[in-house]
Amino acid sequence: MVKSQQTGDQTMIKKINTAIVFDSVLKNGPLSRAQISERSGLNKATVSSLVLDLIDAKLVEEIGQGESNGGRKPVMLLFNAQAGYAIGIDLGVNYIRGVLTDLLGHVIEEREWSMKRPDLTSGLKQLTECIDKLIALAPESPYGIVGIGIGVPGIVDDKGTILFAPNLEWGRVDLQQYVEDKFRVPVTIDNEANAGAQGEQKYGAGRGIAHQIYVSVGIGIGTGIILHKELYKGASGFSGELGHLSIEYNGKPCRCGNQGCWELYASENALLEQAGKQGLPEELDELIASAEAGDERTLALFRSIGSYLGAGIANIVNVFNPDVVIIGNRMSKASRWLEEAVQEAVDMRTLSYHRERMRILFADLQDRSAVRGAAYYAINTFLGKVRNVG
Amino acid sequence: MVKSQQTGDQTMIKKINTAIVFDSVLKNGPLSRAQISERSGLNKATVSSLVLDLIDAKLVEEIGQGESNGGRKPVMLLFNAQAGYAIGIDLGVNYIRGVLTDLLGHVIEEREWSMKRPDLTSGLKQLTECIDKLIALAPESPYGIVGIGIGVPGIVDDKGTILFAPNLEWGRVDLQQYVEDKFRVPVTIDNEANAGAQGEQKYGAGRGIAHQIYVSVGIGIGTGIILHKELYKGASGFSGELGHLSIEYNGKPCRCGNQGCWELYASENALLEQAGKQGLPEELDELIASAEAGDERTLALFRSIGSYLGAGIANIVNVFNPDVVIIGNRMSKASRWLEEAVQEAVDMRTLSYHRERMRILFADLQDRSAVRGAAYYAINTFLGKVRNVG
DNA sequence: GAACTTCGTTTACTGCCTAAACAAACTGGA
DNA sequence: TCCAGTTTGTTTAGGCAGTAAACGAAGTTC
Repeated sequence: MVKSQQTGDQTMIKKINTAIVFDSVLKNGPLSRAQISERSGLNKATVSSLVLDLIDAKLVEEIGQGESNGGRKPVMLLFNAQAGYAIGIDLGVNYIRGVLTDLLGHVIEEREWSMKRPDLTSGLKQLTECIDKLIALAPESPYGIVGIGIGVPGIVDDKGTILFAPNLEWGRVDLQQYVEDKFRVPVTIDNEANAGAQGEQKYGAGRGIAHQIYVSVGIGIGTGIILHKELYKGASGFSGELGHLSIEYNGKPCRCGNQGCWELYASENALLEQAGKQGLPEELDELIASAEAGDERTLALFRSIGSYLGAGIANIVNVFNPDVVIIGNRMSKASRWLEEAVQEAVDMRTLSYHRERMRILFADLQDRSAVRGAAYYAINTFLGKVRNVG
Repeated sequence: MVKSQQTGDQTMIKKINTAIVFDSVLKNGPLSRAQISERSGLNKATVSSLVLDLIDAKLVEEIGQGESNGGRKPVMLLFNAQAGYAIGIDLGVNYIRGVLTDLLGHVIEEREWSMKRPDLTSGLKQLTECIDKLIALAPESPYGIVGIGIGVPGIVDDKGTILFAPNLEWGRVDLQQYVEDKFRVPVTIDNEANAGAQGEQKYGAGRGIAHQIYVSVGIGIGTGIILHKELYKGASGFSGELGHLSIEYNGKPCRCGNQGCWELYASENALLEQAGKQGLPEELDELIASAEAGDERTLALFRSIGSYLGAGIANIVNVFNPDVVIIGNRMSKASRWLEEAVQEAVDMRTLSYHRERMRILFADLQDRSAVRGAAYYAINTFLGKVRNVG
């Protein structure tokens, strides 16, 4: 019979304590064995022994002596961020962006390609070519490429299969399996908004914040929900369809079946559609230029979209009571002209209890939230495994 | 320096394994030591030793021999549900309902009192009197009254302070501290909807289901969100104000500051208000009687409210992608006339991916969801402590 | 340069789990 | 009725991880 649960034994203790030591070094920079012992409560002897294992595994390095505190100089330990490299991909509708990062998520190389023919076969071909190019750029290292993370514009299930990608016009694709077969490393596939949420959580505006909602405002509206510092996925593995939260009971019909969906009023598409009706340019960059020039009609349009954006965000705030809401993706470029209207709508529409703590931010990483988040998936998978082997 | 985290040592192993053994017995009814060993993967010797501790602590009992499987007869072990008793209170606007339960949550005694003068001082006085009466009903037991759980109609922070209880017209009350000082046992205070969600999760329609949303439809609409089998509370400890999710961008103004709040269209209040406008009786029970008699106008009114209820639920489904949505509290009495319209609205307004798994249910425990849930808080606090002392 | 600190390792020991042996209790077939 | 085979639960010997305390090495301070 298979063990029905994880029981406590010596191996488990060692894993737990190894993880504690490892995470200390990872998060709190150069530390001596003595400092780790004091911080963690573990005995000095224990720390020494575990550190030895981590050094053997090339995950931690001695980087020389530190300052003395009135006695023998400590030997400082640092996480070896170059023990391996991760690849992050943001698969857009008409572009592929890729990064090569070290194990701390620092970008080593970044590339962007335009997507020539976005049909399935040539799309996949181009994707693997791009990954090949990034792999070729990786320096020599003990663990090599530790994994690949990919953010895609569509709904992905928990096995890494794209179920539905309306703007790519791809059908059901088991992308994780496909890429794993090609490259023989762990692959994580997730929705672009979830990847973006992770990116901002780890490297951007959401660092250190427990409850964060990332709103990706592009062609549609996608969302990544982080609760207790972890990505929340619903029962079937794909929640966060907040773009289809209805804000008008008898509103415009949406292709999803609902009426009055938020993304029909507050996305880039909605903006451009309104612009068209009013005889304004139907291009985001041109509208931004026009706003910059002070055109009153453009400014009013941005304010109106901002109000709708704020109305949806207010709903999100009343539901999740998050610490921050981060607005990302293409629309974050127009933050200057949206900010005020968004804030005003949120202030008006949320309960005062929520408002006190909550802040609205725009993405720190701009259009790189998703690639960075995708790379983080790969790093996290690797480090999770390491912690359980250590 | 205080230990910054839980490190792994022998004590921890023992706690973990004791919890495994204890939970096995708790959840899987009478079990022999041999069966526990096989299920858990723990060695027979280990199980024997841990069971001894649990028997010494009066938490587990030997209930005699079981059926032989061709060898020595096993000694069956059972959780001692009478090792202590818990008290659950549902503090309503004009009533106090209380239960005394054993440690499995079985109701031993149940009482209901009408709330005579709901001002703060006499309200608290009556509350303590009611608790006193329930305590007097508890049989002799090793642990006595292990705790008190109270569900209240208002917003409660994580320290058990009522911040805002509009219908009680109480101000800020540190209820947890007050009751703990009186009775010297652990006290848990939570919102009525959260308590109801817990009640249905443990003893009602949501048993064994990971992601459950409980919608308490009464004077207003409150919600309790259970994700991964645990109550989700947002950043500040009070989320779930889904009653104030807006479903109309330019809808009726709400006292919360927002416009078009769901509870303005789908609560009992909304029902009665509409009934009044149409010259129908302004009492839920009378409307139900009228619906039972087949009155077409009443049926249409229920259908209309059901549609609004469904529209809000559809939003919830698109956001959380839960396994079930449970409609509880007073409006669940009218389930027969709401059900169809709710289901229809949800079917129309949700993404097909979500719809496949998701079911809409009405509360199993009817108006007892909250008391039962409140009692569960007390039980859970006690068992949590037990598991860590083992 | 002597006394005091601090760092990290070595040594002796404790506690918990495990495998294996074992005694007790039961079944079933000859 | 008796004995071989099974199952249960305890006892015994051993391994492994963490701890405390002692210790040597390396610094600092006056």
